[in-house]
Amino acid sequence: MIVETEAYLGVEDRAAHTFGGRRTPRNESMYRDGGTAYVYAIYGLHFCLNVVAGAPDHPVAALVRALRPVEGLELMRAHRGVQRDTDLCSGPGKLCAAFGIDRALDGVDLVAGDSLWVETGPGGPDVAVGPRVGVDYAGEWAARPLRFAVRGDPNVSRPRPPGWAPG
DNA sequence: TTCATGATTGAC
DNA sequence: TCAATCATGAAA
Repeated sequence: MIVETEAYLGVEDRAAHTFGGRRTPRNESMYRDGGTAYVYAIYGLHFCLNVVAGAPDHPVAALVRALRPVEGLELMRAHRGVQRDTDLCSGPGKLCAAFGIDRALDGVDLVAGDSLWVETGPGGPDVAVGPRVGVDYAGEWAARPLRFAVRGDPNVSRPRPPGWAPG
């Protein structure tokens, strides 16, 4: 269950890979239709998964930052090498490792349900909003409230956004 | 072909 | 707080 996301807003967003209209082999899937997966490698060590959310040639996407593991916990533990449930998918790189997601899944249709897909869930209004993580270089865009996390969920990555703690 | 850097993580 | 580690993209 997706419990944390960040929005990356097209060509104007200085923190986005598509800033300024850049179109490269890496970010090509960002320019595809909504429902497409955008998977990229980062820091030479990890992968991050995005759900493309715009119309074709309008490159906006949601970075999936954390999940609450529901099924396949044993396989996730094997992939991650950790035991605690909240260490399995509590970060964008972690959840890709847990699921075995890499660039081979870049561009797949997340609606069709072939290999990797997203299903609708309960959702709800109990969401904390805050600035995105690791984008300090993005000027005023670094402060924009584009990070969304389920309040009180222990799988939300650190640092927790303001208002995450219930109460 | 070279060089700088990052939508991170984990250890100290 | 800091190093690991390399795909990616821009410059040369």
